[in-house]
Amino acid sequence: MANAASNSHETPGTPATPALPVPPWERTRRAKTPARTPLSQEAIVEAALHILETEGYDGLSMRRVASELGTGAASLYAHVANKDELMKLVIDRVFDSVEFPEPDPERWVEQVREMMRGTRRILQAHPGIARAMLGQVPFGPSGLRIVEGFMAILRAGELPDQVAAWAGDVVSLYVVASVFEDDIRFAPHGDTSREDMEAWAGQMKSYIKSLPVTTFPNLVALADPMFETGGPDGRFEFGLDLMLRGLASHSRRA
Amino acid sequence: MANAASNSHETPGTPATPALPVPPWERTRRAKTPARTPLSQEAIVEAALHILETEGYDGLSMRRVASELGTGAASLYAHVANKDELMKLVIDRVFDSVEFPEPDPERWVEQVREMMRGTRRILQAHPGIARAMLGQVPFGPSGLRIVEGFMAILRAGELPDQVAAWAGDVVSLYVVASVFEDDIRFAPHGDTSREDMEAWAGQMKSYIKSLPVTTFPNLVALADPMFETGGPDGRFEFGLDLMLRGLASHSRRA
DNA sequence: CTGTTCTACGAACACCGTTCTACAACCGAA
DNA sequence: TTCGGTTGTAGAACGGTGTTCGTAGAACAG
Repeated sequence: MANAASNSHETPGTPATPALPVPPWERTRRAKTPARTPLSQEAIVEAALHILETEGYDGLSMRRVASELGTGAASLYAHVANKDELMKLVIDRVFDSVEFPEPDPERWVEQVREMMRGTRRILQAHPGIARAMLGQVPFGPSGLRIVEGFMAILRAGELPDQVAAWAGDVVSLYVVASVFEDDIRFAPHGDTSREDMEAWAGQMKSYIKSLPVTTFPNLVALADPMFETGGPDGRFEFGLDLMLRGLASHSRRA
Repeated sequence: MANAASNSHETPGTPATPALPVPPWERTRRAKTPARTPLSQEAIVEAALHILETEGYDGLSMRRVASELGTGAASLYAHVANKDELMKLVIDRVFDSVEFPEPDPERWVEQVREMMRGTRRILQAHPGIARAMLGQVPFGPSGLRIVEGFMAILRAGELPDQVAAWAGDVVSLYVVASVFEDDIRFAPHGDTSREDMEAWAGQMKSYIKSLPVTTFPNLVALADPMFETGGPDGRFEFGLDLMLRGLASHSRRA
């Protein structure tokens, strides 16, 4: 993941003595422009992704990316139009690692389920990506690859074209929104430790239970299952299952 | 929706002539310290909501709210802890207008559908609210009222408690995310005119169709239904229906 | 060797949320 | 009526943001 800039094209015009130790009288000059990685778009995306992983969505700024690369913010704009475009590139970069299976008509529902689980896991591994992804049509190179794979599975399930087309959009919207919600709910809260989550759920639960029963009978009655997370993935799995049941009812199979 | 500030508690010390027209000789004094609305929390929320409606999510800043009220940003912090709290208040303010029916066990699915449609309409009428709402537990006074009403309907549908509890969360997440996506996709784009939407869909469609058929067979085949909006609400209705079908399959009724 | 062209990047612009601090207006007690 | 004390107001400032401007320098073409 790191160390991706040592080989490949040197700038064509440099004389053939790049490996020599830097002479002492040039030390100061060299030190001024450090590292000598000529600042490519790929390097910028990589740096942005690294910051996103380590410092979260709010930690990512153009200045922060620049400082990671040992330069100033203005320099980035030679390789990237603006922060929005950088985000799109980062998103597509993350999509590289999303995998999907060969469509199997017998198992299409399970295949969709697993694909969505995998997508969720990857989004969770890169906090903040989900936030940037909402409202973006994922039509970068990797995005297209994924949508194609998704559609293949849905069509293997013999869904009508209109259903398959909309389902791709709607189900992935659910996945992204779901991660985003968790993200934003616990990200400012510091680390997303399980304890914090449990504590938060406990607070909410007891608050609901303290409400007047006469005006909020159902709310009070459901306080427990509402914050019974059922493991951290219970709610997500439930919603996914809801959509898959609905989807299955559209299938022309069996 | 407006006109909600005329009655209720005056400041306790004022004399009993508040309804009299302002005498002419006081006009100038009145004009100097403008409007003489002593900057209440309610006024701040109202101003914020107004800005959100007219200038969108990005147009809303503390300074902007303050200038709307003819004051400086610092003054707001006497009535509101920070922007986050202001947002929560605005959200709950919007929730005031969400309506829901008396639960009818025979029609519970349709009731949920209509309630979600109504919620969507209200969120769409206040662009930016959806953006602020994601990741917030809607437990302000109005929020609680709505969740209670929602839960009442779900329980009328004889759903298991765990299902009802999760469904409330998951379905509203879908509604909010759905509005948010439209919002963010077309808000920077200027006005959300139907023409712009159609034009955008047309562009996307022809881009997809221009892809190599051998590597993206399904994508190319589904390009038409993918951007066949089926009216602007087609996709939303489809996703909602997906969840409702899944939900109905959990019901202990019939 | 001389333009010309492209990249780098410090400085600056116009914002943002928030806090500090001085100031004015009110209010109850003397 | 005067005197503290409390409270709401608001200008200035702090430390951030994305982005643009203009200059300095290196690399390439003629």
